[in-house]
Amino acid sequence: MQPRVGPASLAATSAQQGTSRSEPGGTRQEQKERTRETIMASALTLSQTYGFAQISLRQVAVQAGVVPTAFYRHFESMENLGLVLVEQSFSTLRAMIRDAQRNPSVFENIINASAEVLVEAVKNNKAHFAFVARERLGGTAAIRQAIAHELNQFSTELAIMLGRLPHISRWAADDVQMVAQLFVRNMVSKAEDVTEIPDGRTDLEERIKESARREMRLIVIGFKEWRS
Amino acid sequence: MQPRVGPASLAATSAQQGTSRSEPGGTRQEQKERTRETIMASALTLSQTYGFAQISLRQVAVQAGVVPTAFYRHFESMENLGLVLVEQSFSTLRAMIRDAQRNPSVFENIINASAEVLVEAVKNNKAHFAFVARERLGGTAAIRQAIAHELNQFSTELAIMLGRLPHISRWAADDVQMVAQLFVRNMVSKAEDVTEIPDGRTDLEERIKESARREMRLIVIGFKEWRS
DNA sequence: TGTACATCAGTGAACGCGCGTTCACTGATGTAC
DNA sequence: TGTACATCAGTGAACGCGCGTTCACTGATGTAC
Repeated sequence: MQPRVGPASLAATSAQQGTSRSEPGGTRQEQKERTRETIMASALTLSQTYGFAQISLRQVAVQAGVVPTAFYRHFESMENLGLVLVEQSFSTLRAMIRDAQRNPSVFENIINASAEVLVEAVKNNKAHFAFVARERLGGTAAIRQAIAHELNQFSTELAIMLGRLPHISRWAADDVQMVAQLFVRNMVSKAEDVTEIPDGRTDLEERIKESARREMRLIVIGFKEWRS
Repeated sequence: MQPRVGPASLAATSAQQGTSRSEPGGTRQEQKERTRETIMASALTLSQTYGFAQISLRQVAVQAGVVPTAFYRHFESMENLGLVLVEQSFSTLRAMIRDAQRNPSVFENIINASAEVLVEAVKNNKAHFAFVARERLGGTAAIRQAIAHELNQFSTELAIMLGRLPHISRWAADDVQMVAQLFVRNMVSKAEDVTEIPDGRTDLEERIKESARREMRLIVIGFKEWRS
């Protein structure tokens, strides 16, 4: 037995997990972090097929190439791991939004930019978005609550962002909040669609992007018209 | 042992299941049907707390006041029971839509009528709607597929209904389909909201109804404006 | 640089438990005469 | 109406299995001198 020379990542590769880079070295701390990430990736992979609530601690451990008891060196329980995955999924999304905001062209056409960012984000992080979509209503109470909290926060952030736009800055705060909520709901719904399309069907991605644009335009136009 | 004098329904009552009416008599067929319904109601009740995918055949049997093996006299497997529950949930909804269509005032104000029917339907069948909301993305592949199919069918039916309205009859068929899809998505989303509110909070129900109305109006107005 | 000891990520045996499913059964209901 | 037999919804014992969790352990990495 050589428990130190990356047993987790090596075994994970042989169990076609493929996510960890199977590099052997590093400090004890680095190796531990790598195993932790392998466990998280394994849970994400398995939950795509069966749903997070259906997978067992033992299945995750096997997929990560680690003995079941080793799981406890990294997470308190499966529920705890689930909450960490929620956090990770949203921090990925938030990073993309932050990047997008630095690009001034976003302010010229918030609708096209949103559609673009959304579809790209989902494409590059399918597993995370599929996880959120499935567990938002299908997960345990604690996980559903964590996701609801993240979505509320996200919609508040979006409202602030929208409020800075020239056309919208004169709107009432309530109205901006409502538009932000509709946008977030639209995004969640489109994210669900994107996670369901097979790889390589860029035509379908384009159609979803187009209909996300359409519906956001619809919301903004309908809102202006209705209030005027 | 008296396996015949309604053991299922009596035991169910003592296990505070409460759905079956504990009437003992009837033909063998009637008694079997009653047990079947008790099992379905038990599964629905349990799935509200834990999610359908998480509950076991044995838990359902206990809740229904029946021995685990008796389950097989009524359903092939839990998956099979799940599909029957999907069917039941949507047939409830379709019945309400059919009734609503008989009322001519629906055609005068489709938006208010839809909001009303939706919230009433969800209120009276919370368990069914919560089941659909949870399992739509969180369930097994077969159940997700069955729900997607029912929702598509429902949106087609709604498109036909909308197409008969005076204002909309001149629209292109594609546009009517898209509005119907947006309405259905809005309904699913509002149904999720309604299933989450505690009993007796009629004020919250009113608010959801109001925002369903608002959003449907938004869709129709935005659509007209955009196309003109 | 070399040695002796501490740390701790990962191991593997063992546990009790609830699971889905099988099977032969029981006895009230249903039917034929 | 009464009797003899058939049906079949529900029973209960038994099975092998994967589960989460406990525990004492191992041995490579890390640290103090």
